[in-house]
Amino acid sequence: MDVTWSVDLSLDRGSPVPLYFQLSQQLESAIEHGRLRPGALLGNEIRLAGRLGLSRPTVRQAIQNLVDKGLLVRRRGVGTQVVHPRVRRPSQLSSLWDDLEAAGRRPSTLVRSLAAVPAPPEVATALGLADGAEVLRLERLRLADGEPLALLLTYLPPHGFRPSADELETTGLYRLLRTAGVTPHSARQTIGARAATPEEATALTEPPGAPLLTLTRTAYDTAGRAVEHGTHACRASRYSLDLQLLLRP
Amino acid sequence: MDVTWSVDLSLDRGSPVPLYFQLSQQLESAIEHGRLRPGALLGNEIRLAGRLGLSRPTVRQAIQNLVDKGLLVRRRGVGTQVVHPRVRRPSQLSSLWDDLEAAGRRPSTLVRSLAAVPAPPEVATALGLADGAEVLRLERLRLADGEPLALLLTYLPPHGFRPSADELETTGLYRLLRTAGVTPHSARQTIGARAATPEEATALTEPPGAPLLTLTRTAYDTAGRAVEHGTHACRASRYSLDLQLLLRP
DNA sequence: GAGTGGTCTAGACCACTAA
DNA sequence: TAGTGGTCTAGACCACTCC
Repeated sequence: MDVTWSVDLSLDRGSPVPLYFQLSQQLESAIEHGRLRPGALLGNEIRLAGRLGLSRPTVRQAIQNLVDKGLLVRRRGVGTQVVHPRVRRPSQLSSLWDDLEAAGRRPSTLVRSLAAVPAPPEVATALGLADGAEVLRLERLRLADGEPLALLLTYLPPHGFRPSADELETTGLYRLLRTAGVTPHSARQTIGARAATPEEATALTEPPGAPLLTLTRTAYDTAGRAVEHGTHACRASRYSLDLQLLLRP
Repeated sequence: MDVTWSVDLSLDRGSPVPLYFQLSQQLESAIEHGRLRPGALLGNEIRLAGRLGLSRPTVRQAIQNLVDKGLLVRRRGVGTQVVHPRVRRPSQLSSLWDDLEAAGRRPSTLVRSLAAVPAPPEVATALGLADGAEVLRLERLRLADGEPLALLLTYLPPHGFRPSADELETTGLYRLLRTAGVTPHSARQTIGARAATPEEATALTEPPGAPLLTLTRTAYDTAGRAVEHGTHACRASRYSLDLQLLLRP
């Protein structure tokens, strides 16, 4: 049973937005708003293409898009089906700042220190620099709705880019890096836990020895240059990480 | 400068393996083995297609594959470039069992309890069952090289599938589920930290109050039925989670 | 046997980048 | 201006699933 007949799909060939993307967005919105119900069969790619005046590859590209997002499943000999909506949300582990904003909480940042220092050995290794090379050391306290959430210790290699404390308190670091022409491509992240040191406990208003969730991340650009290395120490009592996984066999 | 000329790319049209996949694998292996160096330009999709006797869309599909894996970057007007190899490894967060095996450690499992019980409220909610519905409760101790690593508490809805303690001690749970025809499609996971309870501390040979890394996961099939819900409590001193992220703007 | 997605071809025009 | 990837077309045959 073909369900897409009941959905209003309209394409604008004059738009600079690619046709496959327009279709992909409209299908996604239809799923999101329940106009395409979970389990519904999308029906024949070829008929769909014919109805929309598109070629089949274009329609396939749109569908593949949503399959990659986990909204649709294709089964050969059966059809394309809407996945049950139990699972949604960005599957990305984006920046802490953006996560908080998206969650409707009011993030803020306090810059505790910002200085050029010689890189400690472990940092030099992570950034691919010579031992003791000069790096920018940045220590921030991240708050949500005025309540301390995490201590962020960040090291930046010399980009020629030197953010001010002011900028750092009004925007996320990644956004600043991007506007400075530094675009991270991939990152390696280690998630662990440990007990808070006395200093950390004080800064985070936790009892000494409280469990912290730690995220240590190194980000790279496409040339393989390290762009950032840092550790987030989060109050486990106030913060947890939500991940969405697609399990592909 | 086109680098692919120096790489031996041979396709077998008689093979059941799709051509785009053959090409994709050979390029990946060439990158992995350094025959295609980081930063190298792959050069013109059309010439590459011509040389291999393929059509351009087929070549594009192969390349897109590697772009999605983060091994290549495309830039319009410039070309397709090999990303620096700083970052590799499966970007999936797979099963704990497989992760350990891949890391060359010897995983083992001790089943501490396995019984049908009425679902606690929180579990019933997560699994989408009525309060008090019967579920399979499974408590395991995961070890690596004989050393306790994590306590795994798992709840399974009634699949008609009832694993034996024996099977559970020799294989990972997900592998068992799959052979029973239950195929997870996506999962939602929450990562946090907390202090160990006295019982947990004993089982994990940690001091009481030691920090634990906790992973709470609910997995769903394509129909949106919950397939599994459970919590892993890992010794933070012995275990951390490695993630590989691709940052797409 | 009928219907589905999976793969593949041989073209075309456009937008962007760099020299 | 020349070269690149981005998008799009109109077909084709195959493998698989279900009836």
